[in-house]
Amino acid sequence: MPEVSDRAIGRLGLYRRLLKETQNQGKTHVFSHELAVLAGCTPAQVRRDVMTIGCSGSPAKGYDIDALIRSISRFLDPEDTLGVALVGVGNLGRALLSHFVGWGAQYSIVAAFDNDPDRVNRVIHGCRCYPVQEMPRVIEEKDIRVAIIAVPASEAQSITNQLCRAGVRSLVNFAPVRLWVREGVYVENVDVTMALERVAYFARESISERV
Amino acid sequence: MPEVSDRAIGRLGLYRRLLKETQNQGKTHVFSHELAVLAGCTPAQVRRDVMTIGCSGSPAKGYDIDALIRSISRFLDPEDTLGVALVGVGNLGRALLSHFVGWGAQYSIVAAFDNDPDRVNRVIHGCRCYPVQEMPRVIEEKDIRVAIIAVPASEAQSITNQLCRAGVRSLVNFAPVRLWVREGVYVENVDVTMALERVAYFARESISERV
DNA sequence: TTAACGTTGTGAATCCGTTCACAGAAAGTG
DNA sequence: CACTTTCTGTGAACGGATTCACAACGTTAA
Repeated sequence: MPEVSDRAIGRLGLYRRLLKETQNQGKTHVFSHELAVLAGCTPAQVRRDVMTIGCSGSPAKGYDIDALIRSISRFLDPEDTLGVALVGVGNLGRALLSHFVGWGAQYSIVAAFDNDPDRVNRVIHGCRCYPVQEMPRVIEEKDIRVAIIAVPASEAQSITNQLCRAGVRSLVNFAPVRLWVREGVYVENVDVTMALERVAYFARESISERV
Repeated sequence: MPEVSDRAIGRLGLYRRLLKETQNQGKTHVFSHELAVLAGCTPAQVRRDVMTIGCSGSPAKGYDIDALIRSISRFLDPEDTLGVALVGVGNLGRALLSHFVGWGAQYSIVAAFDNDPDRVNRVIHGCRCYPVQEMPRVIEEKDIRVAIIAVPASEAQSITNQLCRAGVRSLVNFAPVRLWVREGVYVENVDVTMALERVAYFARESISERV
């Protein structure tokens, strides 16, 4: 099992999405430079990434799309289906639910949590919403390892603590705060506020595209 | 004007938010190591970032919070108010609107665009929603430089082209695709799908926290 | 006044992701 | 079959962000 950076993990997922799209257009092979323009990176980067997951192509035809998708999936996807919990069913939470509904069997949001009486015990976008106090029980019962935090900043740390205690291994955090987690828990911060501040800064006259 | 990386820009915004919070707790000074734990980075990182914007502290008391906030604001914020457009008023778009409503005078979403007749010409979370075809006119009239793209992936590129043509300088892109923009336009991709894939990968047994 | 302490400011070292550059290989061509 | 072309695979070079490490300094205490 090679050691791969989180940046590379992200790109591999992107490649897979782009490859599926390309496949739908009837193509069976791609060259690194073709995938590179789709992904917005360099051909060398593509080749390096593909190499690290132990997949190889032919100098004449490029990479076999089907084989590459299978390699990426074998590398990225967990063996069994991965249950995901969503905490916070406000505007953002509902948007995420609708975004991930029918996302395929590999990952799916199998439980939502909130405290608002109007939301609790209802089914929203096909997902049952439980009260937060039942979180430990439900997470254990459904063997949930991943959680998405979409609660206000003020509640995020407390929710995180409960999630970690219940055995969650990694988190996507949408609250604009940095969470404290014990060693071994992976946190991916999606900070919309930061994104806007950055974009505002670079709106002045600036250059170039970034991930 | 020092040249600062986009990573540093993001951190500076984060520092500012954390500093305001700290200030509300009655403190007037912070040490680099205090801010570092709040921001989830190292003290050296904090000192370096603060240095690059030309602000200094005292070895005995640390940094004066008020002065630091003012320095960061002077560095990050545009001189005049910055108008932001939101394109796509679906679930995600509405979540973003409610997130940024009353965000302060510095940045604010001054126009929303959509094609759905149920949304067009209505005021949603205090923001007027225009039909997409009026985008060029409204963007020019309101001198909008920044846009948030919250439309389906299939429409994102076409919207981007129209925005760039209308003079938008930088974008936050929520659609799970890479956008092509002409040199000089800054794109910040917020790829929720990628975030989830990454988190799913690191749920296996992995280590450490990342931005 | 002097010494001890803990922090800032910053040149230098480090680390890690990215890119370069080229050998090796497969297909096409005459 | 030899020769050209164009790509892959990859060790090495590169670059830039991060961290180290320490001199300089303000404060406090004796």
